[in-house]
Amino acid sequence: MALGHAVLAALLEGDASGYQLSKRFDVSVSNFWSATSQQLYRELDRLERHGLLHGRVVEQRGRPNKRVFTLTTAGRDHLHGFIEQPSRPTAIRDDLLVKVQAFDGTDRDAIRAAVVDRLDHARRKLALYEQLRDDLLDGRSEDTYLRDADRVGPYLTLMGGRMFEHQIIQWCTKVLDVLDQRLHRT
Amino acid sequence: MALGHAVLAALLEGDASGYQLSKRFDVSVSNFWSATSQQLYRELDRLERHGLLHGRVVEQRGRPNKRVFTLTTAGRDHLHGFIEQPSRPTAIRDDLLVKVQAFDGTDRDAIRAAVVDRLDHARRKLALYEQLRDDLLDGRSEDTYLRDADRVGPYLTLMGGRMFEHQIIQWCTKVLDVLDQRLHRT
DNA sequence: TCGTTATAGACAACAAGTTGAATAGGTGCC
DNA sequence: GGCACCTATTCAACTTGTTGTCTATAACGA
Repeated sequence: MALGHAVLAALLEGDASGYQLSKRFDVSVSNFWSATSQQLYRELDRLERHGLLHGRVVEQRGRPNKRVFTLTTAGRDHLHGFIEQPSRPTAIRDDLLVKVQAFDGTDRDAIRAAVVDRLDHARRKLALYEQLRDDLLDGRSEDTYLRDADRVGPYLTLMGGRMFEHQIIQWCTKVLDVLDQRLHRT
Repeated sequence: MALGHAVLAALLEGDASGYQLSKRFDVSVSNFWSATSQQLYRELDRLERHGLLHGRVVEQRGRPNKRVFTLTTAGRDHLHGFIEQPSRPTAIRDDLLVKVQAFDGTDRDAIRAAVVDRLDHARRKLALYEQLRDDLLDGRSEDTYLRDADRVGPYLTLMGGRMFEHQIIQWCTKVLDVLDQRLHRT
C-alpha cells in the first residue's frame, strides 16, 4: 500500500477532498509521490473502508457535492507503523535513460531533442520548487525555519525534489555536450 | 511497453538468455531500469510473439536448456521508433520521502534509521558504479573514451546512476543534519 | 553428506498504475 | 453567444509490477 501512505501523509497537511488532493499531488506532493486523480479516488475509498480516514459529504451550491477526508487516529497510527518498516530504495525507471542507452549514432537528433525537452522540464520544475521554498520560508532563513517550524518534513522533501531536478539538469547538460562533441567526429 | 524497450536496449549489448538478462538488469541496466526475472520472462515471451526478438534453444549438459534471445531487425526498428516518441519525465515515487514527509517529531529515531539505511545503500551503489566506470574506461580518460567508443549510451546512463546516488547521499546527509539539530531543541 | 549458493526457468494471484471516457454545472474571454 | 477550461467524481478496461511457490541440476565448503 504505497500510494495509501502517500495519501495519508498528504492529509497531514490538512483535510481535503479528492479533487483538492489531486491538486496537492500536482504541486507540493509531487516531490515525493505522483498519482492521477483516478488512482486517488480509488485509494480514498479503500482507505475509508479500512478506517484510516473518514469522509464527510459537503454540499455545495452550483457544483457537485464533494467529500472531504480527515485522517482518523487509526490512520495516524498506521503511518507511524509504516515509518518503522524498512523501505526499499527506489529503483530508477526512466524512458529517457532507455533512449540514451539505446543511442547508436543514427538517431542523434531525436535523442538530442528528447534531452533538451527534459532539460526544459527540469528547469521549470526547479523554478516551481524555488517558488514553493520561498513561500514556505516566508522571509526567514533556512536555519530559522528548520529550528522553529512545526513540521520539517514538507521542507525536506521539497529540498529532495529540488536536488533531484538539479541533478537532472547537470546530467542533461553533460549528455548534450557529449552528443555535440560526437557530431564533429562523424 | 516501457519494460519492453529496456529489454531491447539491454540486448543491444549482446544476445542473452532470460537468466543472463536478469543478471544484466541487476548491475549495469539498473542505472536506467529495474525488473525482476519473472517480469523479464513474461516480457521476453511477449516481445518474441511480436517478432521484436527471437529466441533459440541452446541445449546444455547437466542443466536445463536455455533460450538465448537476439534482437530482430523489427526490434531495432521498434527501438528507433521509440526514441522518436516524446517521453514523459519520470515522477518521483519514494517510500523514504513519504516517511520524511510524515515526520511529526515523534518518530525521529525510526526516520533516522531509515535515512541512515538509505545513505548506506547509496554509498554502496556509488562504489559499484565507480567500479563499473573504471572497467568501462579501462585506463583511458573519459574524453578519450567518449571520443572513441562505439556506443556511448551505457557510459552516459552509468553517469546518470552515479549522479543520482550522489544526490541521494547529499540529501540524506542534510536530513540527518536537520534531525540531529532538532534533537537538541526538544 | 548436508546445507548453501548459483543456474534456468514456469505459473498464479494479486496489487498498482494507466488510459479513456462520461457527467454536469461554473467562470472567463473574445 | 459560444468555446474552452475548471471543479468534482466515477466507471471500465487494460497494462505493469510484485510476491510466492515449484522444479531441476551443479558446485563448494564444512
